[in-house]
Amino acid sequence: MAIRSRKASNTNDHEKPGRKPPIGEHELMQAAVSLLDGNRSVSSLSLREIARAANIAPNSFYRHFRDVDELAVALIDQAGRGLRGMIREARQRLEGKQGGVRTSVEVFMEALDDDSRYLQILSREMSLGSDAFREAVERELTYFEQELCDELMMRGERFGLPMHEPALVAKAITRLVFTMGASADKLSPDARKVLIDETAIMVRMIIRGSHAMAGEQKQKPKKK
Amino acid sequence: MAIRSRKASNTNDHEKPGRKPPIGEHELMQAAVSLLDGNRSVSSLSLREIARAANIAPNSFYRHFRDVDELAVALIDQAGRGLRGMIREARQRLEGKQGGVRTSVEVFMEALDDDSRYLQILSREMSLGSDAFREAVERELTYFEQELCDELMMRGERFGLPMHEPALVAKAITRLVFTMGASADKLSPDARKVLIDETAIMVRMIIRGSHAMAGEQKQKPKKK
DNA sequence: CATTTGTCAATACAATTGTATATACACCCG
DNA sequence: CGGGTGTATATACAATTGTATTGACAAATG
Repeated sequence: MAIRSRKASNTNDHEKPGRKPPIGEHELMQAAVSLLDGNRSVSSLSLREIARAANIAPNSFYRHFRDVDELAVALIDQAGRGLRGMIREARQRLEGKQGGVRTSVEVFMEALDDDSRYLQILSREMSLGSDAFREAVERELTYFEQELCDELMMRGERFGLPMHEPALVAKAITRLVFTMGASADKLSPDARKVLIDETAIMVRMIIRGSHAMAGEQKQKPKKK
Repeated sequence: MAIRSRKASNTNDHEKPGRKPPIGEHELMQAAVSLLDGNRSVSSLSLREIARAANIAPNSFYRHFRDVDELAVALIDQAGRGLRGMIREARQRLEGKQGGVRTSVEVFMEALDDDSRYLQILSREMSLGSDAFREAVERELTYFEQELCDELMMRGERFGLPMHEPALVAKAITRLVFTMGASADKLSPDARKVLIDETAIMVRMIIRGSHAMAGEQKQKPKKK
């Protein structure tokens, strides 16, 4: 939790040597995001570096976050929220279309293609940083799995295609898409396209497999 | 000063301010590995830190590697080789057993369970560090995919079960297993077991899906 | 008005970083 | 023996780090 700022509106823009208008946590987070272009991870950013990018004194950082880690967690939350929002939106837009399993894939892929920065942040810090850090990522991933699982079950029910362990299907798809997507942003646009197609095929394989296993399980209940 | 044989003088343990026996790159890499317990990534290690862990002077580091990044690449290569070796060994041991798709899963999982440190290194640096860095990881992952693809095709041929896009199947399985395995080492042993079972189911889904899609494709060639 | 409070900057400090330079051995070759 | 060559160390230095202290200024509050 950050210390609340954002008080009155300060229209004074004069760049006098003295004061600067207050800065919110949002600007700080944006500054941090602007830093992690390319290869860097959020936890590799230094407090002074972020402060520099945000044009504030190093110590002013503490007015908003206690740590860089705290900022990172906030950033992860924001990335997760943003990504989920984009996916929901894409899903609504594609709702009219039919296409069975294909829709889910396209939804994911479109969000992936749209703003890979969010996805990058999440997937980069999956296995990195402090504990609170990875817990935040895990939390966001779980949200994704939840929503995806709901949709998968809904579709399965509607089309009469039962799934084997839909929760696992959602988990597998989520992890796979995140992993694939993480390696997408430094690719050329056409290579990206290829990777997206590949990922779509993979996702379809998983879904087809779960259907097949569900059918088989119904025919002959496993010996254990 | 009397001339002393280097072998004979090697047992001199006196902590005189003088000399220390030479150190190989292997020891340095081991020291680096010992540092990245828990959350740290290889690229977050400092040269001095590694030197400290290896009991050498900071500058001696340069005798063996030009960078920390260079050490990291060497470490990635070693991890990949070690992991592939373990998998080959496990595969040989399981060759007699039958079990269709299950064998591949078990082989992967056994190697995962055996020494997750290697896997940790590889999966942690997938989307991190310098370019040469990630290229090294990518290279090792490709090796895995290659071997897995070969085995998958062999099995498919032997059992008369054709696969849809075996290369993609191998890629999906590899990425998925690495991702899942990366989040396994900080779990309790029983939670680990659960995760391994889950991963096995996921892998089976992929394989079943690829079989299903191959069969479907044969029946009715896609409309596009 | 005076006072408090919240947000910033400036300075400073100890720690740690990567690396440059110089030096002390141990060895190999002549 | 004497002189490279290679590997280690010690010292040093400039940069950069996180943070403590202090104070300036604006807005809110009395």
